[in-house]
Amino acid sequence: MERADAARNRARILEAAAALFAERPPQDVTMDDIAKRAGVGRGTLYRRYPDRASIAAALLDEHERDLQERLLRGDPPLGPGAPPGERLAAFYAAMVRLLEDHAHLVLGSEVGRSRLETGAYGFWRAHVRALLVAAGTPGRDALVEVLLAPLAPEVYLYQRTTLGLSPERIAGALARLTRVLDG
Amino acid sequence: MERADAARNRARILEAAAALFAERPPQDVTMDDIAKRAGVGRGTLYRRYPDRASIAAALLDEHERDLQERLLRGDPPLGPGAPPGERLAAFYAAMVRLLEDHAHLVLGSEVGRSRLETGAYGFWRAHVRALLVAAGTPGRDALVEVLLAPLAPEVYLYQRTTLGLSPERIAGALARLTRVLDG
DNA sequence: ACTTATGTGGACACACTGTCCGCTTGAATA
DNA sequence: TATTCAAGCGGACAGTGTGTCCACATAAGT
Repeated sequence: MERADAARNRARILEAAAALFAERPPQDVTMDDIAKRAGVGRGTLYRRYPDRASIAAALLDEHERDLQERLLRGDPPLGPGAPPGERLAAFYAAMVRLLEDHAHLVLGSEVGRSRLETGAYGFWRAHVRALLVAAGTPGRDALVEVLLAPLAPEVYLYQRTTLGLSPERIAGALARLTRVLDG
Repeated sequence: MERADAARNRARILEAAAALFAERPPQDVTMDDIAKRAGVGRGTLYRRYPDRASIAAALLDEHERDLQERLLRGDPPLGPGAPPGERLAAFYAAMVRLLEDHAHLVLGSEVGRSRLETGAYGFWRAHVRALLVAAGTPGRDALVEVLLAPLAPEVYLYQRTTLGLSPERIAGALARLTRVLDG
């Protein structure tokens, strides 16, 4: 079981990291910065988190879990019960919401490694693949990645920041992708 | 005009970089490695190329130019003359070809910066946007990024390497995206 | 209070970056 | 061919971030 000082430091680290990720681009946040801000030594930081990505992932975790839960057991059209096309559109809308709130963390969680290799991505992939199966769409395995690619955080941030597009317009464009399911 | 030794070193640098990018992931290739392999000093390297990305971009340049030329003035369906949907499918097929041959360079050219901010990406965006205009598709600006996102090099390499998908299957999945153009 | 193993934190060694500046050399001129 | 000099060269250097290691501190059980 975890010692009291360990728990306290864990909380401090996450709090410090959240603040830093919010105020500048993730690749500019160093492990040293986080340790300093949290008031702990480097060793303490590395004991729990081997790199920035794992800290960002920890921060992102609960939001992703929440969405995952709703995909599995929530009300339609996000949860089971609605036709695959509608479920996919609802998934896109929910992901836009998640990106709008936490795109910087998603970006931070893929510093060093690829987003495609994280556990969360595996979940999204499984979900979308199941929808493709339900819709009877051919070429599933390649299509899954194609449908998920536009949710890359750098694409989202580019659309929002550089292009100045609204979340609604982005969600609308994604909704058009549901056409590849049928026919 | 360029001195003979300068020209010789430029060629050596590009040759060395091409070899190194081919044999390991781009983020593992250091400027020092390239300088060593090319038999030049660090200063010489930095004189021409400020970072790895610009070297990868230089290597990629001629291949991208070739495709750009064919998009503008080549035969249909890649060049002008074919319906937008077919042109988009041809573009996807050509990009799969390019990625198959040079995905590691594309990946290398976005070390540090985003692929979305490179000159080449601007060209692809303009091309796809023109196709959307020709097809009368609404929500163009957001849709352009959505349609280009699956061409991210890390997505392509993930599909090829980890998932073991063939270029044909990937191209097939991309071809399905052309459905978002009409209706 | 005593013990112990878990946790802490900063020093250390290493790697890569980007710059700076004295030396070298290609090529133009006479 | 000898002379000149600016373009080009390359290695040393300072700065920054990473990840590890280990002597010390401290929470929790006896």
